[in-house]
Amino acid sequence: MTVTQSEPVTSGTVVAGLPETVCPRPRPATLRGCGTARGDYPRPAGRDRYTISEVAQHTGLSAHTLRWYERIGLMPHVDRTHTGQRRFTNRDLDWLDLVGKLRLTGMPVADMVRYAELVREGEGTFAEREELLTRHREDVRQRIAELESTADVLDYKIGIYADARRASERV
Amino acid sequence: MTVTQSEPVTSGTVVAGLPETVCPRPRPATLRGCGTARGDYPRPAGRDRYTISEVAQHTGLSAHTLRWYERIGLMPHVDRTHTGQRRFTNRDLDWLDLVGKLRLTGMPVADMVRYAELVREGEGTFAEREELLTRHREDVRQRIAELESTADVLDYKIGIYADARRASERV
DNA sequence: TGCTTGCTTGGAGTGCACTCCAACTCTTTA
DNA sequence: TAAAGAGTTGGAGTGCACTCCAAGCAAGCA
Repeated sequence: MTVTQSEPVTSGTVVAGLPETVCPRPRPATLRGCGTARGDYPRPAGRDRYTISEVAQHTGLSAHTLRWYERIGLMPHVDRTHTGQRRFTNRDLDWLDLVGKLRLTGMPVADMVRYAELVREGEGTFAEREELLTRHREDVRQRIAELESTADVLDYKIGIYADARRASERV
Repeated sequence: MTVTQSEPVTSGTVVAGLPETVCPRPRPATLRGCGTARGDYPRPAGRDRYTISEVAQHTGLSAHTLRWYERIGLMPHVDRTHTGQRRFTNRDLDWLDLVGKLRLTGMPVADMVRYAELVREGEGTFAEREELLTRHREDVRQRIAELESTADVLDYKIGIYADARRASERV
């Protein structure tokens, strides 16, 4: 993982053509970590330029997914070296942390892209951002309630099986 | 929605195992049933034979999905009329309640099918059922923790936007 | 008898969120 | 200079959980 520390920052404006896949209806609660191991490696102090594979290590996302995130507009503009390779900053890692959180809560990618757009558009979109997050917060609250009620059902059934097991063990 | 009330009640093969009854306590509004309006219609008293569309109403699942559930082995044996139409029982509705709960928690359909198999196989599978549910219960516990930590992040960011809004309103 | 409604089937299609591929460039190491 | 290795792209493929379709059957009604 050698890192080229100083490079001319030729930021060519690459505007990813949004496919804008709008999700009109609420989603099923299908989540789970999607196979990849969760990263959470500590960030090296004093560093502010990371290759795609370093970021993949950090975040637990694959390099494929990071490129895909950029393509669909889910990343703020990512810096490039003069040869066109991506160099992610600490700010990008912060953003990916947030995205990871939102993803864990089942926010559709389309909504996250919308939020990213609002962030790119600047301070004028604070109100809409607050609204979007508030709406999602309410979703999360509801999901927690759902999960807790299901946990009760599970406890109830597990209890029945455990009782049956203990009864048979006592024989 | 005409209901054929009296039919030859050829309810064969009572599935061995526990009464698959759920709901140790009233559940908090489990809204958002995948696009269709969530059912939760009260069950008519004294009825024990429902058409597929009635069950769809009840559960919020589509008739398509109910047929698909049966095809992949997620339903216990469903009764048929002499002309081959499905007639679901209250026991089936109980089962679908449980399946709905598990689905809301993101249990993969394959795992639910496995559980259904175990139920069909009878009392000898109590231990494995207990294990499966216990494992899933741990998953749910973890998901709740994830959601709560994300909720904290959301509160933090919402707070920032709200502060900005209040500051601009004060001007 | 024809029309409508509701059900049946196997198989194909959809949407989401990745995930991979082929063909290529650039940099580093031997 | 050659090879290895990490990066680039557009586009195709994957897995899950549905979702729909066409074609047909059965019952009720005008």
